[in-house]
Amino acid sequence: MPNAPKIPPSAACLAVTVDVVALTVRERRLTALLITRLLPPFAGSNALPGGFVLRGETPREAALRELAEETGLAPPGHLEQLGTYGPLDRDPRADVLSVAYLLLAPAWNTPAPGGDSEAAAWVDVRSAHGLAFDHGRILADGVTRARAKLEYTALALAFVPPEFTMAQLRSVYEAVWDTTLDPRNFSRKVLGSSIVEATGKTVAGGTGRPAAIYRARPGLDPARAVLFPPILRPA
Amino acid sequence: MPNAPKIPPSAACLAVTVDVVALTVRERRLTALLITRLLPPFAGSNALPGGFVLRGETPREAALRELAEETGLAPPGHLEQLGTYGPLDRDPRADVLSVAYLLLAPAWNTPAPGGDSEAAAWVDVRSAHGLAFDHGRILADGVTRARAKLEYTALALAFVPPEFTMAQLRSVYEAVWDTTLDPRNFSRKVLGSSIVEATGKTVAGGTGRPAAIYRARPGLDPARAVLFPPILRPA
DNA sequence: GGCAGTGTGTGTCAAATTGACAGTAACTGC
DNA sequence: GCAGTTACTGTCAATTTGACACACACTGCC
Repeated sequence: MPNAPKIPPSAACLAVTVDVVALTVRERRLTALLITRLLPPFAGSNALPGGFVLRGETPREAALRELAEETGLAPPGHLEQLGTYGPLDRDPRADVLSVAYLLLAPAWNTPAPGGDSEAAAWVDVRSAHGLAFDHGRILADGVTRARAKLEYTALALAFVPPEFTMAQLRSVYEAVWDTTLDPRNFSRKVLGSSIVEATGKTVAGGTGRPAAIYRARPGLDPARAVLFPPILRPA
Repeated sequence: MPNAPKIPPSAACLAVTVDVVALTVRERRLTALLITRLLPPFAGSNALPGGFVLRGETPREAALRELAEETGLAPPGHLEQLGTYGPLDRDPRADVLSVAYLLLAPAWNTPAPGGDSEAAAWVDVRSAHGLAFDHGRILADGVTRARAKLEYTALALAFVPPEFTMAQLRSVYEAVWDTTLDPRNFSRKVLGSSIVEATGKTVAGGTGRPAAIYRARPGLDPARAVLFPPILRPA
């Protein structure tokens, strides 16, 4: 211990958890990764993946570790902090502070079903009810954040694989905003904002004319790239 | 203690602080409230107001309490969470998790100078350097957040008193974005977005034609009201 | 092979919005 | 009265938006 001043004795000493709102677009629906709790409290309820922050660990590291534990994979996509909740009246065991994270990722392998750990599954955000703790509110906050960020950043790119078609990118907006967009105007807008570039390739095998394949501009960080002018949701 | 499961023993137990980025527009400059630390660590350095979260307290309550202690006033304006920092490598005393808050408020009474507590003063954000801990980064994050939120929400209203002139509201945008805006186009845009209404009163005594006085639309929450179409910063 | 079906890439066009600025109104101070 | 200053009104071209018509390129089915 250092020589100088210590932490004041009236300061709280809190257990800290992380909770992750992991969002993906699957089959044109915005879905969240939920686990079913095996242990109390809230055994049997659905909940956000997450767990306690261990000693010597940052909340971000804990979020990545818990995601890897519960899905068996290092998660792809974009991870950002969503907010901090608690510590009062949210966990019956004790006062627990929870740092929530938001993961936006391309549809990735369905989490290993069952096993001896807690089962994780993708659930349409519109049918996610009755979550444990205050996870319903956290999930709602995450969805709200994602909806807003699509407008003025290039974060939609975090939802698609490195190479994608205009229709894939458009389906991200349509799923997250739960709306429909005109394909031709959408294309004009995206191509005009210089966040993507054509690869020259086209998809084969689908119905209709083969779609051109695009990729994000090299060196572009989807989280920081500002979309100007923004793509605004219809009123 | 309840009967069922406890917190796992490997979980960290962390001291939690709050730090507040309090922003105000004073004399057409965006300024932040900073204190000068009297005690180590970082004695003599400038820092954000804040302190430890006490037992039985939420971080938000702690932020309001610390602001009241350090300025002698219940702060006006809008308080929102900014993010959570740490707990590693930021406080030499121990691992400390810090929840940062962002306060956007009308220019309010200069904090009581000196006294026996730590002196607080408003400092132009552009000349705030060498802050204690990681407060420089937190302040920068707060300013970035404020800049972005002015575009698509009515949060500029949090910076002005309940009744204000168009020039006052415009000076908020100009100070936060560090730019100049055309008064006539600004007026057209704000009046067209139905977030303010005329009081019918005008200011007296100034130079030039008296300005009309406006107020926020009744029942409008500046933090939630979406500005549509947004007021975008000039490129 | 021809033809419907489907989704993709052009282009067009009116309506709305933006950015820039002329001109007028209303006050203060001399 | 007049200059100086700031606030409000209106105009106008350039840009952007939202909504389509239409041509293109493939699949699947006769």
